[in-house]
Amino acid sequence: MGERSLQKKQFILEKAKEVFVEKGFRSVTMKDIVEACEISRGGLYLYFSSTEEIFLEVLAAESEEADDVFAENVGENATAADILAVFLKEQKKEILRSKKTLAAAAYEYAFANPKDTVLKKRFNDGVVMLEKLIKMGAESGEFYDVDARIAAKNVMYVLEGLKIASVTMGMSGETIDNELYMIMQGLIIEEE
Amino acid sequence: MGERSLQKKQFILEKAKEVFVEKGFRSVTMKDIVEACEISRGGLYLYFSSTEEIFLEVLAAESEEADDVFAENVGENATAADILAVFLKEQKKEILRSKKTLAAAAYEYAFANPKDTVLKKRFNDGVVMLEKLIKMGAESGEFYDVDARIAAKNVMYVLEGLKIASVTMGMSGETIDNELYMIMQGLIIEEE
Amino acid sequence: MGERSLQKKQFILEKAKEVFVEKGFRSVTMKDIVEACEISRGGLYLYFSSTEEIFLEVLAAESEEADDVFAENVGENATAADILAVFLKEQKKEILRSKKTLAAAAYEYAFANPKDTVLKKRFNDGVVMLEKLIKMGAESGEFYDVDARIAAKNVMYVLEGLKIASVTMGMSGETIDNELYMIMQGLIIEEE
Amino acid sequence: MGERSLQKKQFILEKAKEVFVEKGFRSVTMKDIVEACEISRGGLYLYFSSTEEIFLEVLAAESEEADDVFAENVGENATAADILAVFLKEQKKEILRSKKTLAAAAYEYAFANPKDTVLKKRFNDGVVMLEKLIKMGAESGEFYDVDARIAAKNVMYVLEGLKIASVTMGMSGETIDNELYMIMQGLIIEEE
DNA sequence: CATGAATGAGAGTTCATTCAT
DNA sequence: GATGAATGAACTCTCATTCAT
Repeated sequence: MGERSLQKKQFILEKAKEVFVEKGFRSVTMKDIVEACEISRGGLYLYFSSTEEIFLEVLAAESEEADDVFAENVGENATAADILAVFLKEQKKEILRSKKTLAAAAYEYAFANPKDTVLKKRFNDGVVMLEKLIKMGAESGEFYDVDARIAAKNVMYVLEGLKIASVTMGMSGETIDNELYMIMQGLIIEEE
Repeated sequence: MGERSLQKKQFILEKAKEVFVEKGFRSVTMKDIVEACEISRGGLYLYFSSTEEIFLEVLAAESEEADDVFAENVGENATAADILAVFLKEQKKEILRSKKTLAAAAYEYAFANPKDTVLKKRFNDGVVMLEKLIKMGAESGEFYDVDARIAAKNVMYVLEGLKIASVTMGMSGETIDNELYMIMQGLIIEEE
Repeated sequence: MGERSLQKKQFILEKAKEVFVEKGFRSVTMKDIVEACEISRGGLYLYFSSTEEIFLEVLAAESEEADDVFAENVGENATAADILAVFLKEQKKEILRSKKTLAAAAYEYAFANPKDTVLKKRFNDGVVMLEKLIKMGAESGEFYDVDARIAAKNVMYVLEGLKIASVTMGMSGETIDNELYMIMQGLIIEEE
Repeated sequence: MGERSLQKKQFILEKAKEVFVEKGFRSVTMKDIVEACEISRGGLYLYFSSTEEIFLEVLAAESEEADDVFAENVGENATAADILAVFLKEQKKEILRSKKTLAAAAYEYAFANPKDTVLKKRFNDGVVMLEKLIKMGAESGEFYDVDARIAAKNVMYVLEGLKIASVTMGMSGETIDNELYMIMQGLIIEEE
């Protein structure tokens, strides 16, 4: 595929993402995507051969973006507490945006493809990152000296709980703040 | 419908539950259920007119069962800590069984029916119950004196996180134990 | 079938007639009639085995009634002009009632059963009757001396036209009056 | 849809017309039309989405044709009597062809769709045309000086009567001639 | 006689996927 | 590369008809 078709592929992925955000994963048909892109049925098949294939690429593109955003917001001399704050703030944003997010589609995809490890990988990446952070914080005296792995997992589970709850039953900013405050309270040593 | 058909309705619900456990919610067709029950196409329509209708009845039956089990396991003179332990133990069981559970189907149903409040109701019921329990424990001096509502919600979010994580990426008993231990540690005052 | 079942048969025919009036012929199902009668599916089959069979009996009962009404309204010493007036008045009534009548259903039946001669018989009965009447009138000097058969047919065709027009596009009493007046004008010799 | 599909649409309409002529309106299924056209089930849905939609297009095409035929047969210097003769001749042809005509289907359609005014429009168009014609004839001294509207309606009702009678019970050319003769006799002043 | 649960054929409709242009 | 008409499989749903009770 030449450069021109790479553009088209990007275009399809963008439009497809809108469809997945709108309709989730399972109920999206090739027809939906064809219509969203205003291309021909056969045309779509030149680039992708199933909604699953498209979805996975959409998801991958999404992950990259998220990493970029995170990197942007972490300054050079950031402390562990700063980084944690940035991380949680990003999470809060995403949770609040859940109606405009791939979250529901991603869960649906995971249900339909129990063997696939995309979500697991994301989760583990989060755990690893937080584990490092917590160790960092402990060393610098900012955080309590807890089992970093277990604490990291706990944070991730709470976040998962908030995400799924947000998608399935909605959620207020205040509720999220309460939960994130509890997380920080459990990690950061408060100054007197 | 006479007695005979009530039995058949139960039978259909049982078989349908197996199908929902196996395939989730969205991908289940009336045909799937017809085949699982080994009845005729038209026969199923005598009892139910959509997979959604069937699913909601399966879910309702499920809830009743869960309540019964909980009631059975709470003795007369149980302390707040005892009841919390029973509750968390039941939750652990359910999380571990998640592959044989309606959890995934229920989430899929919620995605497909954002207006429906079945999951929300379940969640709120849990919050209310835990809130009472935490107040009880605080009064009896067993639990820390925290904001009961916020604490109850926190427990529920962690549990939601564990459930969805279990469904989408599997989970070991040990991991659950760690999380439940953290929950209990955050509530119960340890004796020295 | 004993007396009791004869009553039931009558009951079914009455209810079925309502259904045919309401829905025409083709779209009426055995289920519709079962529901209108509030009897069991199998029960209906004890008396009739198809909507067609039921419809034909409904139609036959209808014809008898119409004859009775006509006989009632024709006095002993009636002149030809009197009888014609009574006949046309009855026709007008029926045309105006067309929305509450079997007319549409009868036409639908005729379309679906081109071999059946029910409608033809009715038409011919009308022709024969009118023919006699016109001859009577001619002999008594009330009517013009025309070809009685042709004149009778003409009257019947106009009436058919009014009926079908009434069913398919509605019709005012005035319009009917105009037509009936033209019929009478064409037959009855006006006194100066 | 490009040019190629326009041809196919025409083809479907032609075949569908045969089906409607053969089976009427209500009993025609999408499957019937699919089979008559020898195309795939889904293929038909690319062009039409219900038998009703198809039928209405068939009917519309039919009307255009009829208008064309009428225009062709009316010469430049035609008198009112000439035009009336052409009109009645066309009507006779159509009535005689009734077994190969959409008439029955059109009536069935009208029964099934009481709100629809297709038949009414056709009837009114006829009335308007005849009204003009009768006025023309009266002015030129060819026709009697009657109430043109009432006379026009009368002609149309007789024609309706002939049509429905032809469809439901068959009709000979002679019978039609008698009726048409009576119509002409009622309008045209005979030379002595 | 009467019931109504059960069956299965058949109509409607939608899409993934292909293929001639 | 790109198109979009065409196909056919799969689902949904409704009834006529039967039959055990």
